[in-house]
Amino acid sequence: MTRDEDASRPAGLVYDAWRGVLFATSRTLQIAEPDLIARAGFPLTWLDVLAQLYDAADDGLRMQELEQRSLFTRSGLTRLVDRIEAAGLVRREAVPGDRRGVQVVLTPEGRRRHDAAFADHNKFIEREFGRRLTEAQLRAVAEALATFWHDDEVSAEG
Amino acid sequence: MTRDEDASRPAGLVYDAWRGVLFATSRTLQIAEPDLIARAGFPLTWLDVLAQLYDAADDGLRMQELEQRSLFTRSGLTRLVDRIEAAGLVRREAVPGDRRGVQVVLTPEGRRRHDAAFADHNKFIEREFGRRLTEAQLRAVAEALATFWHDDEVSAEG
DNA sequence: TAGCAGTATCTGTCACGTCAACTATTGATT
DNA sequence: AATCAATAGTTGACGTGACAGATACTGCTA
Repeated sequence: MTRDEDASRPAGLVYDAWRGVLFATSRTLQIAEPDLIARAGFPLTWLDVLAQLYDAADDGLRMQELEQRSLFTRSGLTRLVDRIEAAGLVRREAVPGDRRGVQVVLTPEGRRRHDAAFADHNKFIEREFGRRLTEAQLRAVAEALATFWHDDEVSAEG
Repeated sequence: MTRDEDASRPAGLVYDAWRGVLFATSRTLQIAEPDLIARAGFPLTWLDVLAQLYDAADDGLRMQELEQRSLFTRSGLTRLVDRIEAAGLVRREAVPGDRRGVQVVLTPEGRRRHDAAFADHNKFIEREFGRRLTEAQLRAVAEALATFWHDDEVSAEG
């Protein structure tokens, strides 16, 4: 009664897939994070934010938009952006039509640091994550898990 | 110069797979954690520990062994076990031949709570994670990512 | 058996992220 | 124009995990 599943699928299949996903994430992050910090001087959370801003238009993103695109709560983001701003990689600017809001914009320095960090991080992922899977497996994983991003509560923008 | 990869594999393939794994983990945990807390009254970190002890022999595991099997540092585990012990689900016992060490053992209450929580959590994963993938996809993911657990630094015990 | 390197675990201190409550501003209603 | 619900963002208090350093014990060597 403790370890069986609905009989519709082979017992443990879902759990094995989930376990794999969980471990792949943990193990990879566990080495990717120190690597990024050593090379770029900041953690993955910063890179997430910088990358969002990099992909956005030149006038940056509002806190709200950052929140939707990240896995943070709004207050978490406030603090995160505080730190990145203190380091000079982003700047908070007034929003033309709305005095409540804030635009977060990449500084030139921020853009430079992003580029370097992104390239390094990508190489690292290519090497440490990619090396463990064949091309067919990568394709299968990418395709199977794609449903988790362009999806649900990512909500239409604008 | 910013977003291309080694030409040996289609650009972005590794990244797409990695992104998928990352998002699958985050999104699933983001809903599984509150669910577990609501049902079992404790978070996933507790379930991890309880499950390790459940799978171990009756005399439990040493902190050291727990550390190897979990994704925590030793000091993190000390605190985690503190809390679980305070809740009465595990007990620290002396190790017969070594007065430095500690055996962490499941209490009867701990065993009961584990069983219920594990069953609930599994059902939840089956439902929320499993529902998004076909059986073939589950199989592919499980097989592709298996390399991340029976692996490397899991190190032979004893 | 005194000394000492090594091992097992715990504690002080700190950084990060969350929740709930708060401030400021907007826009609709009257 | 005055009111007020809704929206944008920040802040206070707190829980959790990490790192480095402390403490207690073991087992080898002299």
